[in-house]
Amino acid sequence: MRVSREKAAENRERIIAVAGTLLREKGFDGIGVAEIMKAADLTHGGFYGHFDSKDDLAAQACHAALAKSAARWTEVRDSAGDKAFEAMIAHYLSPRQYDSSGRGCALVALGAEAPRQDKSIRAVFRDGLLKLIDVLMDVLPGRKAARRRKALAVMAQLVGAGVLARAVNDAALAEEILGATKEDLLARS
Amino acid sequence: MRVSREKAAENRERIIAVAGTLLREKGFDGIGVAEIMKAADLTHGGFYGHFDSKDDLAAQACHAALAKSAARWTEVRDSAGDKAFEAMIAHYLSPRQYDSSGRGCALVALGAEAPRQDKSIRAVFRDGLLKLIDVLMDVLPGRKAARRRKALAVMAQLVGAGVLARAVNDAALAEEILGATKEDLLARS
DNA sequence: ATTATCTATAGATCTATAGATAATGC
DNA sequence: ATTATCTATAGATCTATAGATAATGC
Repeated sequence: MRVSREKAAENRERIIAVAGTLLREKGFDGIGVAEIMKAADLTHGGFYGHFDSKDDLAAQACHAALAKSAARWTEVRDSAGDKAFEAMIAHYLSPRQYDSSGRGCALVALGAEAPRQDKSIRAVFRDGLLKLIDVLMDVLPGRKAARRRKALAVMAQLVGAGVLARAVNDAALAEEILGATKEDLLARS
Repeated sequence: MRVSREKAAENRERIIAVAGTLLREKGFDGIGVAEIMKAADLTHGGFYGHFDSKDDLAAQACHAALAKSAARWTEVRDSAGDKAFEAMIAHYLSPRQYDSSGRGCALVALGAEAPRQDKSIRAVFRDGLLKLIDVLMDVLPGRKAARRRKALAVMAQLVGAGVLARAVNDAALAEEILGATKEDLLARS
């Protein structure tokens, strides 16, 4: 049964949103096209009217997820006054990051798999990281080059803390990792 | 054609070593039992005489890879005199970490996928991280609790740098990430 | 008439197992 | 006789496509 042009565009956005969550939860190879479409209340076969391939969807879903993360981080930054750095760290290291709910940063959930994916997906991760670095640079002191270097180092620590907190599968140890990382970052801000 | 008991044990170790490399290169779902056995110069069907399942092999291969990383890091630490911390950082952040050759730290290559894997594999990653933390704690100053917290924060930064360097698929940016992380870590040692 | 979605399926995986083979080791 | 390995295959995926269906929009 055909739907309106407008409804089809909505369906497309819903597929991208649902895929963004399911990919972060289950990994690039842990979720199939059929299951993504089912979660979007559509059938398997309809998928290829919206996307060229699974890789095409994955690239668009990762782009959307990273863009949303950057936008939220920008909001946190701009509404925290002179405690912007502290607020951004606390936001990034919140439990949402390791609860495997598919809502955390895509760099944490999927970054390690990116090099094994299609070229278009790898480009999305590169651009997504640079966007997050831009948001973070603004709250760091010093000249531009120094701010960028510092932002890359801080971003590495944030992403690593998320990866390790998820990897250990132990809530107490995960909290310890996130707490130790937060303390370490704030001690030198 | 049957081989000797000794040769069979060698074959088993070779499967584990080959799997450790291929899993880090291609991810848990990117490599199959048949291809692992072929890389070990054995046939697909022989696999199940050595291991209960693919997960069983994956757990053993990750354990071996993490144990080897910890052993190498211990060697670096013990042969670097009073520059132990600097030497360990430089060793961990060497280009081998992001060249996707299957020889880097399993936490970087597979840590983000660990929460989606079998319970036995998750336990291996938890224990592997704690072992690396133990090796790192010894070169940090302060009381035991403070050294552990600092070691967790440093480990997060090292792992995150590796993940990001691999994810961006851009040699220049990868070098920039590793360089910025190294500088940041050494500036406060 | 066009087209968004659906049903059904081809073709290519992948894990695991069954049964055969042939060399070891009691 | 035992057993490490081999060949062959069952059964369950997964991506992508072909052709049918039915509601939209000219």
